[in-house]
Amino acid sequence: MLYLKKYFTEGLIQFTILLSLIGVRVDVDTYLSNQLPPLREIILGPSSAYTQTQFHNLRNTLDGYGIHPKSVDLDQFFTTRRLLNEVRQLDRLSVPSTELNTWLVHRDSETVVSAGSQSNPGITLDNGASLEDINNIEATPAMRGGGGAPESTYDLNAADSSLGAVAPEGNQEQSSRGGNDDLTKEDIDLIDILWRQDIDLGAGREVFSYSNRQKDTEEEKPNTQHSKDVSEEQESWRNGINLQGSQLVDGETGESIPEQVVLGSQTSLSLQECLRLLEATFPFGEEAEFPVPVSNQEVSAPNEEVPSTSQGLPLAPQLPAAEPQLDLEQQWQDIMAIMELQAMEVNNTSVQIVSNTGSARNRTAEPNPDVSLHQASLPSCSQDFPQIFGPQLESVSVAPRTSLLRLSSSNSTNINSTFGATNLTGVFLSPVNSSSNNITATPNLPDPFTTLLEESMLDEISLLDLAMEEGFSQAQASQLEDELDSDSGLSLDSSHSPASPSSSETSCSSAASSSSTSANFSEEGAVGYSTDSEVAAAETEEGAVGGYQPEYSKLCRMSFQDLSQFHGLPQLNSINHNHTYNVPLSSAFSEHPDLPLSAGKKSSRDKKLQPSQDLLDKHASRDERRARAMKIPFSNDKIINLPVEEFNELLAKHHLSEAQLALIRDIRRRGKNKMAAQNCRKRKLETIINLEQGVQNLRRDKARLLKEKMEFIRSIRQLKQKMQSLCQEVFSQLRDEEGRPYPPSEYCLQYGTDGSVLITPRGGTAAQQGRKPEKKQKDKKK
DNA sequence: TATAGCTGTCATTTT
DNA sequence: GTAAAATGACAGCTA
Repeated sequence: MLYLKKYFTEGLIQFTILLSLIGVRVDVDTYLSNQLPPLREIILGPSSAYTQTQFHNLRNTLDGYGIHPKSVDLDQFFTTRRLLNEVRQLDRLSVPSTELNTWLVHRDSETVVSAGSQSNPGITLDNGASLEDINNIEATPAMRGGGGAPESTYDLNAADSSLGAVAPEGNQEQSSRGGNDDLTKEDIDLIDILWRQDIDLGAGREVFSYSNRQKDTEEEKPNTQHSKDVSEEQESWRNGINLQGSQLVDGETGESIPEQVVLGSQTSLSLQECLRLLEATFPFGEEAEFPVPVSNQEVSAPNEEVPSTSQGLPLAPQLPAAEPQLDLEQQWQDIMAIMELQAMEVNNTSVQIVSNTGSARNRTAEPNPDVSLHQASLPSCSQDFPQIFGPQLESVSVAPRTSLLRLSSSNSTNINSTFGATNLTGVFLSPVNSSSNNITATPNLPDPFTTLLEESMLDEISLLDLAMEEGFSQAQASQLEDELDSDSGLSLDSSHSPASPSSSETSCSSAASSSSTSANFSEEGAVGYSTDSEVAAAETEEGAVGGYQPEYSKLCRMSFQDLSQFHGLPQLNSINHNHTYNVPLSSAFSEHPDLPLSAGKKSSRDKKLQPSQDLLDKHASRDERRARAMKIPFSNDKIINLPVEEFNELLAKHHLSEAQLALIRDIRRRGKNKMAAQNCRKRKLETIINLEQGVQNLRRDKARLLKEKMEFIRSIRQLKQKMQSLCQEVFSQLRDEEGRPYPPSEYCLQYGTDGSVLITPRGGTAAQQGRKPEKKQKDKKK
């Protein structure tokens, strides 16, 4: 828990500081609504962010340039990595341990001892203690209750009470505030000092309605120091950053921060010590009053509607996984990148993912799913967003978030295996679950974002399923494409000349001898009637009869376009036809009838010569038979494939009748058209295959984009959680002059462009008034 | 026998 | 304008 508290607080601080440094007034409402429309879309607008088009737009917008279609993968990949790294760096900023340790020394003397953390009497926070060491230490009960047990990792009661003095029930107020009720005069003075700083910044003193100011003289001291020159102020900004971080970390870990120490139950420190602490903590003066850069009025509107805010810190339970989460997140990012690359290579990975997604989906329905890392990545923008500043909504969101986290486990199973025994579920969800358990009024509200996200994931899963079902890897597709390209269309090999089919047909037809064939000729009436004797004579003349076998018909039809190329396409497996595209086999012996055939075939022919001839005639093309019947002196191969000039010369050489010439021209026309049809069909097939591959590529791209989208959403959600946690911490530690907490439902933090953080009433105009803090309704006590 | 797929062919369009 | 190529449509054949 301490982990996560520190993690989120630091991240939130760093994030806000970063925004401030770049000159962005951290009005989160404005920021989310105006500054980064894409982020806003992701956070606020599932309707827009979850449309594929919008996501592309998001990506393009983030890139700042249009994506060329041909460079989508690389461009997108690098862009995504860059953006993710940038986002990661936001929470990579570390608070210098020295600063923190220095502060912890103070705390050690104050809180650990005086606050009565009896549970850990032996714990000492020396300078050598690291953050994690501190985090491992159970916090003082006064601040956070028992931090050990997961169920009570965060003392929600205490948290609620500390923050939730505004709760209408107000039952917890007494118990929570504990020592805060014991505000001493010094405490009030210190508050006065703090507010005095705001006054110096321009806030009217009348704004502060508290009455017990009695030590104005002591106020001058910090004011004098804080009213240094501007350059020093800028320098103090850095110190402020560090000290803020240290301070907040301290507060997050449960140890008291200066205000808390002084204003709360601390009586062991003198006012001088408190002032010294303040100086050390807020060296930059007025801006340091509320170092937590959180502000939101719009989001907190629900708080006003529901005054009975749950002031607990539901996010805090997630803190124990902070450090591990960072590492695991990094690993996850790396693995995601690897998976992306793998997905671009082979579908095996996708298949594995699919199988895993199935199990993950099953696990989603389990009451205690073994949630993996990716599950934790699923955010609920529509719900998380109000969570940031709507404390009462946190309780509402906890359970949905848990369910959300389970949703995105699609790709995580193998990741879990990668991480070995690391139970990411426990890392992410256990605290959340514990938190949700503590929060009673936590209905599982339907989350539209969850629904959309689930749909997206299911869509992705379905896509992966489809990819798996297709069993068509990209490598195979590429290979196939290459092969098809090399063999496609008109670029026919000379050895496989288009003349071949004709020659084969010619040779085949040379064996044809049957009256039926002659009758067939007569039926067509193309070239007149031919008797059997004529056909036989023609066969003898052409000499193409020899060696023909019935099997040859099939051999002739064996296309050099090896369909084995399509074995990778299951949808084509059923196609076992032998397309006689440009088969050259027959030309060899059609032009050279003396060529011997295989012995087996020869014996077969000797055995059944007449039936062979019938079959030969049967398989011979009509044009071949007609040519033989018409005693065409050259093969159909020549007729079809000779160039026009040579073809005309060939015709000129021979004295041919008109019938013969007509037949020859018809043979040429039909033969060319036949090849053209074959090529056309082949092109069609190629086109279909290419389209299928394109669809597959698009599916992969979509799956990859969905993964990237998940990463973005997760990053945003983490940042929101950090901000939320930090905001809660701030409000839990803020006290008015009377020691009463500021109800987050009534106040919000306003972050100025100069880095100042002000607390302003919700709905007030303090945001437009700059740094002048307004403290209204401080007396309101619920 | 019905059906799907392949193949050849024709008519037409495109190059 | 012609030849070649491409393509849609149709019919025949085969499994």
